[in-house]
Amino acid sequence: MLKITFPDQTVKEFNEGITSLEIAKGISEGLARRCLAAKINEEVWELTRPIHSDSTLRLITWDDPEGKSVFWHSSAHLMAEAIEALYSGVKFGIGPPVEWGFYYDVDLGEKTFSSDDFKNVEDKMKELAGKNSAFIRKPVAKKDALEYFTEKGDEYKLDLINDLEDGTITFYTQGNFTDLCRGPHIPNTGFIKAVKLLNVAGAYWRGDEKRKQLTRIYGITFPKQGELEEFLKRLEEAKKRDHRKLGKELEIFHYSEKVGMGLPLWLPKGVIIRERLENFLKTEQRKRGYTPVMTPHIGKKELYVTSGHYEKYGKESFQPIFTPNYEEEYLLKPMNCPHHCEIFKSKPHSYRDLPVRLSEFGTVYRYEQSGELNGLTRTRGFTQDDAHIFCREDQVKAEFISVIDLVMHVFEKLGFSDYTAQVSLSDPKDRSKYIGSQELWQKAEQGIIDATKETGLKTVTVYGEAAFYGPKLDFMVKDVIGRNWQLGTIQVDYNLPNRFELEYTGADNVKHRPVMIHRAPFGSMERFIGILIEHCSGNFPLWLTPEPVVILPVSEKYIEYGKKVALQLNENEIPAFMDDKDDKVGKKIRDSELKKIPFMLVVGEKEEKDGTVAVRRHGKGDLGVFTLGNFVALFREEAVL
RNA sequence: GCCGAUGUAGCUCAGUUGGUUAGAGCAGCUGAUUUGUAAUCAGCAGGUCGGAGGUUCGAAUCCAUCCAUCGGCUCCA
Repeated sequence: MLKITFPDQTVKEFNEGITSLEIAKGISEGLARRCLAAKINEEVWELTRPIHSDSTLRLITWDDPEGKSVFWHSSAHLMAEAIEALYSGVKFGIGPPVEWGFYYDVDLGEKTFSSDDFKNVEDKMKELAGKNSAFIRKPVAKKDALEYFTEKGDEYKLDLINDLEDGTITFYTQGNFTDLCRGPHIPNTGFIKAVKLLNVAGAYWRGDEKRKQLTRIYGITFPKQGELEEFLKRLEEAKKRDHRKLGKELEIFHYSEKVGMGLPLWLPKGVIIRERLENFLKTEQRKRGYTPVMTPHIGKKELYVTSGHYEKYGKESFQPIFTPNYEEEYLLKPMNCPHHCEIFKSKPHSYRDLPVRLSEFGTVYRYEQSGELNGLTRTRGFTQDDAHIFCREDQVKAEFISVIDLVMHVFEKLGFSDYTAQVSLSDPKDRSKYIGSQELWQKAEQGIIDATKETGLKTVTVYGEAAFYGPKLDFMVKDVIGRNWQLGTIQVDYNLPNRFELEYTGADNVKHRPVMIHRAPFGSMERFIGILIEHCSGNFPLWLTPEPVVILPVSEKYIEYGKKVALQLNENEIPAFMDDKDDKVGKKIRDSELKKIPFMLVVGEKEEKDGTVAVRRHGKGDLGVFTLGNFVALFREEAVL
């Protein structure tokens, strides 16, 4: 007999070798039908795997994230089975579940796979799913595993098996398809009722640019057709919020092939948003002891040779600009920090001066790979809300706390609550790639960890993700199609102070090297605004909205009164303009709604007579008649930061 | 940069197996209308069909190439 502990802590006894499926059936048939897997001692197992020791058990259904993972992982196998059945000589790489669905990397030989082939594969998958083939787990010896895939001629699986330890290898078979797999899987393919392939892409084997590129096929499946439809509907909705679409519609930015790819042109309304964000941050930074500086867009090549950026990125970047004096070379600045280091060096510093916090909205240029460019989220010219803090080692933690506080404040004011804060630390196994003494790193990493604790920031810690020059803390936010982007960033740097030989005089009258902290709450104005557009679907917080109020005269006769209203609002620092086109109000309202203008003020005979406005709110409709004073109050109440 | 897809008017799209002067709606302009909470009517104008080539009697349509965009991969100081 063995003891099984359930999530509610009740313990029951079962015969040795019982499966989770049998236990589920014992509870209820309905539950057993919904179960996809079971969590045995915190490890996900398939339902049919016999249990041989005392264990905790949690049954997993579609409603659990683990359930979806198992479901989609099994779906990847189903897709592989379908592809193998349709196209001969296919070799398989890896086929994991992802956040929404799954993919499989396949080598189709000469065949090119495109979205035209989706239907074929989908139909085959549905056909095979209908066979209700069980997923059968089978442990195999490494020797046998190698033999199987040698015979099949699949070098990718052999590559994978070679990295595995004998005794840990399992195969899974469903129908005619056998795959190397850790598992677990759903009981049988019949659970998969709805199938949709999403896209194809090239993907290098093992993510290595030098190896062969395989075809990555993305798909998603559901246990019910209705859920697939809901998913596709949500995808459609998300596309409507895409900042590239809204950026065009709301006239925020524009790209011109003539100007160059990745070089956004900011339109008047975009500039209003951007300037307001800049002013907001400038005010916050003034409160927190930052000193604004300004530096030019180019700098001598030697500057970046000193900083080390030229050596690391020179070849893949914009090439130098030459002057009439042949030997002089200048580079478009890829970073602001070298310039700021020179500002720090412009005068001697005492330990009493520190920290020195130099801030600049600095525009930088980086030659990003063409395939990486994306709307405002990845550009070749962008403006960082940059600052560099030069401080003593003992000040690192306090400065970190202050910066975290600033970033959190900024995010909160802009309604970003759904972000991930990622602490990137050094790889404890390989210290060779990092610059700076281990002692310094330890202090800095501990400082970051303590700082996040003290500020109550919830973080994810990743080892080995630190920059070569120091550990960092990044704030990541997802875009509308689920891609993660780094917005705010805080990075400790031991490299540049050395390279630029920065120093200050300590209390001991000896020269010391300061520590440098790079930080940018928005990250880049371009990317931040891009994500912000998606986040609010183009309905910006009122204080950021370029055109918050439009006055809509019912006819030409009331244009004069409309002008008066606009003037009075402007005097109250409320930007308002009038739609004086020769259209009916219905049309003007429609236009204004599509432009997502928050407040529409309809003025006609009644309003002119009473000195009022009829207020309509975007997305909400008619709010009724307001005196001008009341409207100003209503507006101000919402527009406060 | 790599793999796949896409590119027709300012925007959203149509254009049959290659066949005369390439279509529509919205936006724009002109005129009529003077309008009360999501599209008033009419007229006009707008395109070397992403670029430069090739095949053909004939190309938006077929081919190769380049550019840009989209989805990934790789990269991201």
